[in-house]
Amino acid sequence: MSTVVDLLDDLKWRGLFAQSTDEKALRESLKKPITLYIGFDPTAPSLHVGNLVVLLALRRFQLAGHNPIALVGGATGLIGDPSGKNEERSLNTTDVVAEWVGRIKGQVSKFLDFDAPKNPAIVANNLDWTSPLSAIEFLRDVGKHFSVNQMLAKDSVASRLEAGGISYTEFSYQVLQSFDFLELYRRNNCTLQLGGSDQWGNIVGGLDLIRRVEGGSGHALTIPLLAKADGTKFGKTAGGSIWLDPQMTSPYAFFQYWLNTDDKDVINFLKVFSFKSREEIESIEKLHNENPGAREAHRELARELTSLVHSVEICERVEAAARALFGQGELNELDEATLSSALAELPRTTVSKKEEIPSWVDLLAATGVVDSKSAARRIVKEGGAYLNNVKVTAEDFALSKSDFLCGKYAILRKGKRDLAAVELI
RNA sequence: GGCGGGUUGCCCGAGCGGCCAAUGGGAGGGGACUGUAAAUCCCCCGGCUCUGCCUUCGAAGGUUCAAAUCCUUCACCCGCCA
Repeated sequence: MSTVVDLLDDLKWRGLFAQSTDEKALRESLKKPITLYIGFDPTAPSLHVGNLVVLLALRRFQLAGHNPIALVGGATGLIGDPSGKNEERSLNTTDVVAEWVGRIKGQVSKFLDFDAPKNPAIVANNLDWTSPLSAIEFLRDVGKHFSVNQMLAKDSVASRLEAGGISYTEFSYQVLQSFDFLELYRRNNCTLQLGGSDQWGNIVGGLDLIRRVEGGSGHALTIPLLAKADGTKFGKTAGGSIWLDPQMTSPYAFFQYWLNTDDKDVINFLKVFSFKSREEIESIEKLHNENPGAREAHRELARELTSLVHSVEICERVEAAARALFGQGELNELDEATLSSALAELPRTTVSKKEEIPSWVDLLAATGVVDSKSAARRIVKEGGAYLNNVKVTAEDFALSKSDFLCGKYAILRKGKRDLAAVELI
């Protein structure tokens, strides 16, 4: 916020610039506020951290004074984008997609400012302009402008033809996305589309359509797919994707995900996800390089994102929980209030005082820290199961009432950092 | 339309009547070392009422004491010829 930084230069520095149409012309057009959009197809009930890369880029544009449109693909989500996919996708029902559209609209809204006096954000749904269109109108008014030769040449299609085929439905996807750009151009004078680098073909298709139909021009800007130092896919863990929805990925797990970032990636991630200035990030980088073990950079990353995606209050809560549970202190020194609020962030199971306490292995499985009882036995045998930070290797171990801290809670741990709670009620 | 090849556990890929829950690699998990990191080394990796039992090798039937392995039909993929 301190000095005025050129938006494109900043994006480049952050590694958020893959490719654009005529960069000089784009740079020139960005001198005045423009309208730009990004599309999100509802392929799941929630966005995940991968989507955050482009969503936050849109936010960067708004902060720089431009007019952002978040497009939720109520129509395109019914079709399926072949980009980056080597297999035909199965279609979701209209009900399901409609519900996902609603949820994603809500999520997207948290990252944009709808009350900005000069450049308020807009959320749009492409179903609004595609559903009134008849098949005949679509083919005559839109389809006529597309050359099948060019469509076939697109990477997304060509690779699929190579890999075994593509349905007419997915083949048509690019036409729909191009039409979206045209409609937003007409309705909102939207002249720039942002997207992941796999969207290049689809975006440029829209520009072609705008030129043919309206004689207008616009720009495309793509963002590299985020790569991790070890080559694995960003945003995935053993348990699956890291979602923005707190029901699907708890804020605690969300915070932990960022905190556990590979040292080699953490500065890069700060650049991509954080709204800190270049100066701030560079000074964090210095700290990090001097003493990576302190994990200051990790903490900054986890804090900023958890606060942004969930809230400052929630972030403070989960951080406090992590501090209590991973701290140097003894667990049985924690007072009940601290313990109870820390454990509230963990996966948990309850045991009635009236019933017999389930076996050690059963409890591990019941909390979900392990997938099955077999897995629980294995973990116990391998010395990876801990009760209140104490390793328990006896398979037939049985908890007694005295194992419950403050008479109420037992903390189960698998490995170094997978925690769960058992509450005695 | 004809002929041939394929479909195996999360992924890739061996197996081609019993010794197969199924070789190997990757991913994943645990331990040691550290920093709730990485690299490295060791171990594990279908489920359960766990010295045994149950369910898995595209789907459904069949042959056999016994099938992932043989036969039949179906579905999908990949080649070659029309």
